[in-house]
Amino acid sequence: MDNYDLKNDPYLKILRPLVEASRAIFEVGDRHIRSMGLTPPQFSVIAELGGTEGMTAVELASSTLHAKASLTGIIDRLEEKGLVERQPIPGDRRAMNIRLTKKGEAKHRKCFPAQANFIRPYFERALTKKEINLLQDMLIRLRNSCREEK
Amino acid sequence: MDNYDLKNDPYLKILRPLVEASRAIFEVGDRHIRSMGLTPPQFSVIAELGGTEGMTAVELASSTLHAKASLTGIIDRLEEKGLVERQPIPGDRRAMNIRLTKKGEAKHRKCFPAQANFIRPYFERALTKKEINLLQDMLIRLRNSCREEK
DNA sequence: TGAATTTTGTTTAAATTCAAACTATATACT
DNA sequence: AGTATATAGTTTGAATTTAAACAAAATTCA
Repeated sequence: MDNYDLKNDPYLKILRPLVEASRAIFEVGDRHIRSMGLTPPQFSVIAELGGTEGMTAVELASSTLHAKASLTGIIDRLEEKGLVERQPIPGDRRAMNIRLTKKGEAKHRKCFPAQANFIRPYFERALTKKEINLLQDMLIRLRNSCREEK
Repeated sequence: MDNYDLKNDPYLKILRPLVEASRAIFEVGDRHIRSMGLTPPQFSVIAELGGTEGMTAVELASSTLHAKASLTGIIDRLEEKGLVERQPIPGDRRAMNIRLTKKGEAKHRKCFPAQANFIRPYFERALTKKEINLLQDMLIRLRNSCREEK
């Protein structure tokens, strides 16, 4: 089985479309985000914090899918821009509540819908709603498979 | 339409599963790659070069989906490890032919099948072959939609 | 031929990612 | 109480990513 053509393995061939689709979407979307003066990770933090009272770095890490070590720097830069603030949490002197400032909320109100509206057409013209659901279902199964024991 | 719940937009909801599925696969796969002494980008370069006579950085960039600016450093490090070499191309003094060394070929023969075999089960148990084809079709349409004019 | 344009690969600088180690604080357990 | 363990966030260092600028060489075209 040593010479089995791995590059044409029916299962592995899905890797490239998966990467290319993600890349393509984010290439288009990220350019739009940068044109609004944010980096993509900064945008995702603002998107998650919008409409909340804030959350800890650990919570933010799991909702934005960034490592908590990365968040330190991302939040630093958002803080420098005055979009986010770190507040002490009464009762736990380790944790911080990270939340949008007034300015950050304004940024969110402006940029989040803009980004969503910018991206949506790319999906709408590629897939029907029914297909979106199917796609979602398959992707979630794939994700779960990777998270389970081997 | 200002208060339309963007976070629940049926089209945009696909973004997270897409990212999570990619992440989950690469989280599992990347750990395995690192355990073989390569970084993920280094692995992808070796995977592409395997079985070829080499190619230019531009070709390698498009097949590995790395920016050519990134490739400079990735190839530098693979060269330091003795896995890859840069050869001048007769007839074009700008371009370089980047190819595996003997040692690089050995690395490829060992690591590429190992990685493929490691990853495959995660796909096999999540999706049927028919579903894989469906998934692939939808992902390609999504990719193409993002590459077309708006 | 010769100027304008394109292409190849490198360099730069800022931001991010990842893993690992580390500090401070909390919690659990004896 | 006192020790062991777990958690929150930061720091570190190496590698990568991105956009932008760049030098050298090739190509186009007037």
